[in-house]
Amino acid sequence: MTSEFMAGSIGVNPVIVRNVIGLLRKAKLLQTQQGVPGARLAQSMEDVTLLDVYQAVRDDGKLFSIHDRPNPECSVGRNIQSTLETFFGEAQKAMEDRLSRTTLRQVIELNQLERDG
Amino acid sequence: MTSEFMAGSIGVNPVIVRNVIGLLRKAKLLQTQQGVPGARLAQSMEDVTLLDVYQAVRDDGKLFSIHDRPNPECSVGRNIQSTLETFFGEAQKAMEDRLSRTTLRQVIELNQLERDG
DNA sequence: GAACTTGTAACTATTATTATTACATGATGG
DNA sequence: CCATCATGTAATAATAATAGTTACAAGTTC
Repeated sequence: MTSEFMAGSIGVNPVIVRNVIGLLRKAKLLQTQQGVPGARLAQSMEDVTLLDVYQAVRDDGKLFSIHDRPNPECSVGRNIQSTLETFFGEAQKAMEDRLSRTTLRQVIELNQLERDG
Repeated sequence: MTSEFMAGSIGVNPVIVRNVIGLLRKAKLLQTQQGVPGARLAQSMEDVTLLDVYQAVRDDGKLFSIHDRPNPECSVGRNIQSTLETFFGEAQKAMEDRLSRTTLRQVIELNQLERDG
C-alpha cells in the first residue's frame, strides 16, 4: 500500500502521509525502505502503546503552553510559570499514563469488535 | 486593578484580558461589574479547581482531534473514529481528573512557597 | 534504464490566534 | 449633571501556526 494510495483513501496529500510515516519511523515504530512501497510495523502490536505513537507524532513535549514573557516586576508573574508547570506536568503525566496502558493490539481488537458487531 | 493595567504587566492587549475574564465570568469563576475596575473571585479559592479554569477557557471540549473525513470504503477508516474516541476519551478523563484535584488555593500556596522559601 | 517508489526541502495557501479599533454601557467624583 | 474612566463586545486587521503543494533527489524493480 503506497503513501499515494493511503493519502487518496484518507483524503490528504501524499506528503503528509510520508511525513507522518517518517516520524513513526524515527521513533522506531514503523520500518520502511526508500523506493519500496508501503511500511510495516517495526515492533509487535502488543509492545506499541498509544503513548509511543503520541510521543512520536507531536514535536513539542508540552500539553499545556504557558505565557512566555511574564513580568518579573509582578509578584505573581515572577514565578507563576514554575508553579503551573508543576501542576500541568502532573496532569499531562496522568494523561500519558493512561495512553501507555493501551496497546495497538487493543485498539485493533476493539475496532474489529465495533465493526463486526 | 484594571484590565489595562493587567494587560500592560502581562504584555498583551487589554481586550485579550477582558475576553479571558469574560470566559471566566461566564463560568461563574469571576465576578465583575461593567464600569467598575477589576474582577474578583466568585467562589472561594478552595472550591475552584484547575479543571474549572481549564473548561472555562477552552472552547472545544476535545483534547485530541480526529480526522473528520475518513473513507467509508476503508475497513479501518469506517469506524476507527469511534474506537479512537474511546481511548482518547479515557486519556482526557485521566488528565481532567488530575486537574480537578488541584484547587486555586493550592496553586497560590505553592506559588508563595516557591517565591519566599 | 523506464517507471515506479520513498524522503525531504522549499514554497504557498489556509486557518487560527492575537491585536487593534470603535463604540455602547455603566460607574464615579466634583 | 457631565466629564472621565471602566468594562463588554463586535468588527476588522495583522500576525503566527498549520496544512498543503511542488519539485526533485535517491532508491527499487523488472
